[in-house]
Amino acid sequence: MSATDTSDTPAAFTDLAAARPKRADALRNYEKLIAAARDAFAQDGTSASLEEIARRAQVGIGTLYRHFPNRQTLLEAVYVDEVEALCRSAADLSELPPWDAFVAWLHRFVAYMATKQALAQELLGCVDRDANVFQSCRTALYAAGEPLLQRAQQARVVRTDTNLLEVIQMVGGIAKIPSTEPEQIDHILGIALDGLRYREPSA
Amino acid sequence: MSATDTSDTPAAFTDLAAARPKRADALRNYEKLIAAARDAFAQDGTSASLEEIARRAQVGIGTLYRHFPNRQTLLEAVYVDEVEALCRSAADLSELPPWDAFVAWLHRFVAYMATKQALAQELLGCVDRDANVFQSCRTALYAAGEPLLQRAQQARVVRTDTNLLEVIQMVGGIAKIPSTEPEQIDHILGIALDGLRYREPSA
DNA sequence: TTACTATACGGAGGGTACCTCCGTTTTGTC
DNA sequence: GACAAAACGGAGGTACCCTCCGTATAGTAA
Repeated sequence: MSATDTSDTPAAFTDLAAARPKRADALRNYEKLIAAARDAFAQDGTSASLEEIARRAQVGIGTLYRHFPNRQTLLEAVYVDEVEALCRSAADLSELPPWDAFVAWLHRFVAYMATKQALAQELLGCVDRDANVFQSCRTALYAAGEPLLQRAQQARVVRTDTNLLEVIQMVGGIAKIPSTEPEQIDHILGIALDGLRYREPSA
Repeated sequence: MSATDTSDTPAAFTDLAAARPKRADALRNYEKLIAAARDAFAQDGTSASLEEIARRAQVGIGTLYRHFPNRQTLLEAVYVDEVEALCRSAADLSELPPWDAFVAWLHRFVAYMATKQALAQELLGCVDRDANVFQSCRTALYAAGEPLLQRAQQARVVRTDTNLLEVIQMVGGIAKIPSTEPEQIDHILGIALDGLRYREPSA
């Protein structure tokens, strides 16, 4: 839509980046706010104080609200880039066998989310309702996951009585488990993913 | 410990009920607060305003804080009974085959939790840390689940490279999925539970 | 009944956060 | 240098959290 065409970037990824402010001071504050917010969210989770963020960014609270009318918007601005990068990384996996590729991507996804509980709570807190919050992240998620799932289903290694929404919901639920040990999360994910393996229709 | 012995109630279940106030007015307010809190949590989730709860109960805010020094305590007081009842209901299932019994209990658990997101967030938000919050609920959960899991593992229908903590964490994660359709949650749970089925060690 | 005390009540008050509104400042342009 | 559009910043109203302490009440013993 705007002139941000990096030609190799699919349409789904450009939606948000275009919304940055144009005036020099505005852009400066915008960046400072995002940096401060990233720190604050990492430290205090989703409910970090917005006034505290404005303070850290050395910016008036009014400025924060002008750039980001609500907490979700700010959270989204902080994380879109990372999430989209994560999704794009699915491309690496095309050379693995279908099952391995699909599962590897999901493990990667969970490992990342586990380090950002703040993000996980919000991004996965509204997987399909609230249409336009984290919209671009969800779009990217689907764009990345759908081919992997389809390939695995066509290869008859993933059961066919399910779909990407369900898988993402399941995996998202696991990502949100507040566990001390990353290996434990991985183990749990492994179990759940075993449930996705293809089974003969009979039973 | 105290005189609350209902003889057929296992020790794990009595810990909390004993902590009720003794004076008539105190008891009255205690009950009013719990009733008000149940409504409020159901309506607004975990973060319902405590002042609002006190207001609904027609009780001073100080009274609320005397009875329940923090939100967790109140939440716990509201839900222990229900959770413990749910756990006790595991007894019904002893006549089913091992797999069916185990799975039925977990489905019951998820179905209940799905109706009380507020509870789910908190009870499952600290499955093993924060030792004494929701302690009695966790104890009950383990007491109910352990026999079912062991039976299923001994019957070789559930894989043996896992334990109850993992299962509860996995199932808890699924319970917290904010889904519109209960059937969908059930379906997802079914997939994850398939991952628990016993597999030959080879592969 | 009355008097007494342990127990419980209630809300004022200090602190923080949310968000809006609007007078002031800055930027970019002509 | 002047001017308008864009952006800034923080005061201020509301709500919530939690503590503290003067007041009221229930239970008990005389």
